[in-house]
Amino acid sequence: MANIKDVAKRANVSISTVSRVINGTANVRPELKERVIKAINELNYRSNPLARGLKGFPTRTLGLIIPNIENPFFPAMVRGVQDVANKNGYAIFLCNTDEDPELEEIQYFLLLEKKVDGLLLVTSSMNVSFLNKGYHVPVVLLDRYVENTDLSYVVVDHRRGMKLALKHLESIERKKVVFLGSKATTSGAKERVEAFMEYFKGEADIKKRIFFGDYSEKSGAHMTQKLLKENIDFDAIVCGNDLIAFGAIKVLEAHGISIPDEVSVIGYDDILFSAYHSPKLTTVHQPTYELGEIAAHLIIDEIEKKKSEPKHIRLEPRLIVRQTSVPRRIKNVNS
Amino acid sequence: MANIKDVAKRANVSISTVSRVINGTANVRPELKERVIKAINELNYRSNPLARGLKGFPTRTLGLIIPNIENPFFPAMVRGVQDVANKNGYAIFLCNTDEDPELEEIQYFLLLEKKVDGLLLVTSSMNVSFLNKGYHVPVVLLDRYVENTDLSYVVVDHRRGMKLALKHLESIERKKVVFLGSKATTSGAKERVEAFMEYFKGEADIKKRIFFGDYSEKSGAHMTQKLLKENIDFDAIVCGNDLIAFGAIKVLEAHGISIPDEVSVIGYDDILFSAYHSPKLTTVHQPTYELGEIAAHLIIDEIEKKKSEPKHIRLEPRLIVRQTSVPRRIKNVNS
DNA sequence: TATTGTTTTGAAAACGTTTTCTTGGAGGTT
DNA sequence: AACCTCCAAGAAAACGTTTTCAAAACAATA
Repeated sequence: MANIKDVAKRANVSISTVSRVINGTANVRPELKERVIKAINELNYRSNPLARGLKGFPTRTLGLIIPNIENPFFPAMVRGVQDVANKNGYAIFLCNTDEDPELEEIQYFLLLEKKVDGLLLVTSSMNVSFLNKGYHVPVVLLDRYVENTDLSYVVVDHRRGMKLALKHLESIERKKVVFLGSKATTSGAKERVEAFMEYFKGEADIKKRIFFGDYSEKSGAHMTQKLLKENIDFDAIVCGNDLIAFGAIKVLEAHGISIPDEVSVIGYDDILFSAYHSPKLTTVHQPTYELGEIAAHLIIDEIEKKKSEPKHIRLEPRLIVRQTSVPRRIKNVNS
Repeated sequence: MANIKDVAKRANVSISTVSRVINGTANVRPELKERVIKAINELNYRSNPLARGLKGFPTRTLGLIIPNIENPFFPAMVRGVQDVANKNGYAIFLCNTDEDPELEEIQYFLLLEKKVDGLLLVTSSMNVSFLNKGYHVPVVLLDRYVENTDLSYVVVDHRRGMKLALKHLESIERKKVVFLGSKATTSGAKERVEAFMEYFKGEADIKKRIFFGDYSEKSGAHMTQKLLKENIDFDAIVCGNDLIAFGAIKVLEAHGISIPDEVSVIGYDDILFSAYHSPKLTTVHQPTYELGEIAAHLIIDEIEKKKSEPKHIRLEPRLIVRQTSVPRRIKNVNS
């Protein structure tokens, strides 16, 4: 690969001159300029960004770490990030952690090594202390926050989201609700469980009506099987996300349990496919795209304006009622 | 940020010694070694990968360029890539092009600049000549190939996939088939259209029964509206992918056209949600995960063994019959 | 003890840039 | 003609590493 020296030699100028032409950082005689440009083209020269980066130049790239690319919630969010990033001349590099905090830390350092100008993190752990090791780079948390941080973040108010779902169930007279969620290892999951428990505070068997898995339809199916085996009396399921709901509905139907007549099901996220699902899924809508947009704005501001007071933004979810939740009509399954 | 010099000073050794300790490239007296390690920890030192990269070291990272992260087909493929990459100690950086060849080129150079060891490319153009500009790095094409290339690629035989779908339609006596696909700007799209035209070679109005959009459910809906407006006589739709099918079904249903009784619909890809869709979608299954796996193996081999003869791998699709395709029962829509 | 061989260490070159510093010359002013 | 100013261009330093090379310390052998 040709380097700047080769170009200089071919154009019969010094490397400084070549550099100046490339970066337009100073005047150079038109004649020389032309010679340099010609040489660059002939040699197919591209400046080595590592050498350049060594000098501490910004790279106009952003890192984005997400837990699971296979959950459509995240691609929708990525879209929001990417749209404003591109509009501002930033490219983004996406990393996937599989909800593994260890992998998360590795990806973080990897992105750091690639000299991204800033980093957006959907964390899978509640402890992001690794952010203080290594080089310093602006970081904004996305979708999930951690306690006592001076990082900016933008999240959704999941206590409110859960309450919306439960109130709706109450309004259609579903009283025996179970929760199928993910282990409370993130702020979002924690908020949802806590809001659920808060809502049914008085009831004795509440803990038995909570199941933990992960955010996949596989896990949803698995939890539902467990639920059915345990002979619990229920007439509604509220899920930690839509994929869990998909899995739950599949198993319920396989057992001949009719939805929504016997059991109402409510999802969470409102991914695109929830509206196409059979039956169409009642769910708590999150402003996913907006989440990404705002986060991208925050990080870019922080990079360019060097703003330092952290901003904490909390967006509002809303309930979307579709086919999987209706008033009770017949007796519930196990009574 | 501390650099190697700081560490050397604090440990009271030369920078060479520090480097040797870090990389384990030579013996150093245990006592010194300990001092160095202590200094590193105290200063929270991490070696600057740019400076290191300048020396031409491998980074054990792979770039993966995909057209559209919002189409679940790609995340499923990414999973395949990532699983074998991680198993081999490689991390991957994902870039999204929105099917824009220009953006694709930009992302390519960006990844090059980040010094990835190799690159997996799902190209959106049929001309990847930009790969010859700039630094040389091993590249493997994925899901879509280009003509006359000495690059390795792994793709699916879409002529066969399309034929599978059309034969099935023939077997259930659907004779008036329309095709809703994407502009033939990629090998995959091209193969599908061509196979469709080949199949109905004799028929005069064949060109009128082909519609072009992009690979989204929005576009599927749009094409279907156009189709309905044009008063074309049809009893089956075969789609370029599942998302298009989703959009088509939505519009069909909105017009009171019953699926599959009046119109059979066949998708392509078999994304996860096709099995959950209402109604469950008949579709051509692609070995998506495998696609990613194989491509990852190819690129890693190329990087590590420096193999040079390009490999061209073509996987077989298969038909999955679900609810959206059944034998004809009633008269078709517009006759 | 002198000689050789081996191991550990430091100095310095190299990677490919950008940038500061210096120089040489052109142009203008007295 | 002498001086100053200004500008273009090259030389060299700097960025943070790795690595080659040379020196030094030590052990082993004769």
